[in-house]
Amino acid sequence: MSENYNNIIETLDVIYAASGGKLKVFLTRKKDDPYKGYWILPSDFLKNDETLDDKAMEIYQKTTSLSNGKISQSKIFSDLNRYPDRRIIAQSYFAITDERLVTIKNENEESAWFDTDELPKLAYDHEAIILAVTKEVKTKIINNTDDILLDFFPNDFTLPELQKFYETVMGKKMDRRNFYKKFVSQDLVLDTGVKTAGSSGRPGVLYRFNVEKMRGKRV
Amino acid sequence: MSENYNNIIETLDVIYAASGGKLKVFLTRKKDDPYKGYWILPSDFLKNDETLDDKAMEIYQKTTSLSNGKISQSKIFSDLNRYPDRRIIAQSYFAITDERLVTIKNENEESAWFDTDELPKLAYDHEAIILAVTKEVKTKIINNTDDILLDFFPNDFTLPELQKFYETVMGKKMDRRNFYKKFVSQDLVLDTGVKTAGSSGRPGVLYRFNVEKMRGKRV
DNA sequence: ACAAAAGTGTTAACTTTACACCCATGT
DNA sequence: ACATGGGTGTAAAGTTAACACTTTTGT
Repeated sequence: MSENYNNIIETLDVIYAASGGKLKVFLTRKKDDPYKGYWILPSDFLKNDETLDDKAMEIYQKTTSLSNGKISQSKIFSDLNRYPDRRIIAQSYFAITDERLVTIKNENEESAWFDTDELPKLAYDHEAIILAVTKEVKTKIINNTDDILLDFFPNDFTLPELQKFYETVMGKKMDRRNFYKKFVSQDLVLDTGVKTAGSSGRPGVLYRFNVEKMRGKRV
Repeated sequence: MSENYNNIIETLDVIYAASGGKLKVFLTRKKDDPYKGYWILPSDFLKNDETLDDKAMEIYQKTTSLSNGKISQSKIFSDLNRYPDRRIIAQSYFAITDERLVTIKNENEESAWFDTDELPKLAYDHEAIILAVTKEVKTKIINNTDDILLDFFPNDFTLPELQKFYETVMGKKMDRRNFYKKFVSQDLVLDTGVKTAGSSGRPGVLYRFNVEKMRGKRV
């Protein structure tokens, strides 16, 4: 096959977390030109003896220092002018984790979580990539496709926190009493008995998802 | 960049139609070895100056002889042993059309619609590809993501036909009266006044989707 | 007449929506 | 005491679920 058919592919990971009711994404800061100081998604080029899924998992593990996690394919970007020299195809993946599990190591590189509604200056077309992947992830959240809510909230949370997250994702306010009723009366959440403390105002009750009831549940 | 980073990519189209309450897929028969006589998805290799979306649309138009249509990215397949010689990455797309609009031309190649529940012998990993893409499409149907139902039923249909389609996709039977009520009482469908004829049994009423009401509607 | 497929109504359970005041903590 | 944020009830409307018989056509 002629060399016209040789394509360069990079794999990109968009790593999400639900934190403080926000949908956040993990980015690192580019250390050298071009786009020095701009933020980028963790990525790597694909060799022709590697699978994309393996590569995406490798990037995820390297970025988060977590050994386990689920990654899912998202969109592919093949515009001819993504990069200046020659076309490089980007295959995006998304992963979901708990912000508290990721230790940010500032040795060689700077990295941080950003609210998806307040992204910093991003290199290349990474902003467009994040927007596209985020749109897809939001659709999955709204339909709870693949039980994605359990990935976002594997541990304890307060109902106000969950509600803020929903409001962020759906882009609209909801009534607190109705929100509580929906989750509590349908037994979708379990009361852990623990209360939050430290912040101003009345403490909240910590819940956790009732995995049995949530699995396959369209919320 | 070393030649280890040269990847071959093929674009595959999984073309769907809702017909007689079934979810069908369009396949062509392979004319030469290997896998002579087996069925395959329409596909083509990607040159490094072509975008995947353009290539997928080109395949769609060539296959269906339709000039317009919507194609959507689905999964990517990058297993190292998809093909015997070297790894070829497959990017799948799906398209939805009306079976009646596609004229099957039997000049050079044989092609046909197949029920996704009764697939013929397929070449390479095309069966696995169809299964994976179909799973994704079914999830979209159940949630009406991207108003996919309007793509499947752009024209008239009977409620029994729509119900059979749902039953196929969800894998369970539904109550006819409740099904009617859901669509009629919520004004999701409009009575065209026309009745079907020709088949045995009582004629059905032809409906069409109320596009305004269906847009964004989670059914 | 019979077979095949489509049409139709009612009730109970459940879910959603709309709406406003009180409670527990930190300062 | 007051500011902050969390917790809670009720009634009406809408949706879903469970249930069987009748109607229209073709043969």
